[in-house]
Amino acid sequence: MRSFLNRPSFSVPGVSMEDDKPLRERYSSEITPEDFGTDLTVAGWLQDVRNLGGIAFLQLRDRGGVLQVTAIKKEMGPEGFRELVELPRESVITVTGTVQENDQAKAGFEVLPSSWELLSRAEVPLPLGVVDKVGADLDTRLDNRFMDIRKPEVAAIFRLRSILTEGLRRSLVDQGFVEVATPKIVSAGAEGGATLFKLDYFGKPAYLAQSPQLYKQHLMATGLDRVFEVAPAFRAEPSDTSRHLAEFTSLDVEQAYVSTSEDVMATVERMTVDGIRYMIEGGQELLDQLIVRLDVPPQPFRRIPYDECIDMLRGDGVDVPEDDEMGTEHEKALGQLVHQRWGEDFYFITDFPTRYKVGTFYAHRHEDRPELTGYFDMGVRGLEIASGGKREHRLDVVTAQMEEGGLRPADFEFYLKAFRYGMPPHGGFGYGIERLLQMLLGLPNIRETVLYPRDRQRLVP
RNA sequence: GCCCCGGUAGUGUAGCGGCCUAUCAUCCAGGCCUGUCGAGCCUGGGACCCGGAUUCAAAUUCCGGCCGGGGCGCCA
Repeated sequence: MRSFLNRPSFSVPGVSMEDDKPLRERYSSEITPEDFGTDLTVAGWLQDVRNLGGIAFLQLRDRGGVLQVTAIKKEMGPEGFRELVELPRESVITVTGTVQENDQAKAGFEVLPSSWELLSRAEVPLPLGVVDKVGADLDTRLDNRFMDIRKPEVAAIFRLRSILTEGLRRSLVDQGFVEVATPKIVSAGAEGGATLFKLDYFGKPAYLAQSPQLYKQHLMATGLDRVFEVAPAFRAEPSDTSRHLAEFTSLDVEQAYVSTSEDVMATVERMTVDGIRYMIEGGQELLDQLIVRLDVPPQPFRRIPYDECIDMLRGDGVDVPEDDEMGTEHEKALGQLVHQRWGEDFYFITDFPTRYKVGTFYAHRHEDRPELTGYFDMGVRGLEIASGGKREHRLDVVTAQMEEGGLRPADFEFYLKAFRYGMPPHGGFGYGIERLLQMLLGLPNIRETVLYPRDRQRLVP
């Protein structure tokens, strides 16, 4: 056995069995004209066999794509030929053979097998076809998610999600933010409203965190100054819609020494633009595969005060009842209106009225106009992607607003303590990565953006 | 939590009181084919969510349950 470092396949993504023969030397996408005429080992799923009798074309799929293995009966013998071409679809095999240039093959070459090995036989029938000519319901796909993700167009969503998340992270790091991790098992709910998942913590009542809100603000009293976190958030809201999950990925940001919410919006805007640009540049092929055309959104994102949004809607003939907060219908109409009027998809709704933020005790209210807060939403074509703003950092005011919202300051002692010994003014936001991806890729349901979505009914897989 | 809609072969569907021994496609099995690439052609296989009720007769109507889809509320 050669040492790990001397193994010739060290730099290629193959694994090796006892006899040290690599099971894969190349992904299908890595084979170039330089390989023509040489022997190579490839591996993957046998996605389809076209058996013409004396010759059979096998489609072997790996992460990089699909390549053709051409089996010829006369050369393999009737027995060997039969054994190979009768393997069930989606079985995993490794094939060693000569790479031969051939214009008749889609990739421009084919592999003529000299040896092959069955690594894993697939049962029949498949619970979900990977290359079948019929579709499947999302529910069926989720029940068989591992099969579903074998489809390149589904895998593309998750590869793009990875690139997008990386882009957002990079932007924040560039802007001087420190990535942190806060507890997901907590003793009390952060905010009013959303329902919490209760659990038993060594005999004490505890909850799954619905938001890192209290902790990221707490961190503003530490001197880290600028923090962010990408982590799951849990909401026991029995929401059954195409844009809600019981467990979603929340990108949370908090920054110290903000003077107005404009400082926070600047962070949101730059991060959003950087992230999307990064995804377009790094994932162009994947976007093409999904037939999605994306441009970096123009800056600056329009800032529209909440009250002006209401006026805009009414001016357009949308009925918005007096003293009633904008609902989903209004948000969608506003998204359309912004698009029609200015051709823009990204915008901020700013200066949320205080009366709709009563439970949000940490929201800062304008000094000169206490009926308005420094809170904003970032909307994308009518979908709320982010919300945040300038926080209230004065202990006495936070406490008063807590009581006003019907909460007991005593229950938030760990949080309030951080305000007692020097808390800089700060602000931040929560940002839904899945929702952004859903909008960018034009996906009908947010569950498409999550490998194993958790919703009201689904706990498995 | 509220309001609509739905559950038929492995998958996706048609049928919506008797023409149902349930349609079509895909899929699976077998057969033919040495250039397929949505392969083609021939033969065959496989299903009415569960429990009650109405009826001479229920996939079809009614009730309950379970499951799914959409919307609202709330939010990311």
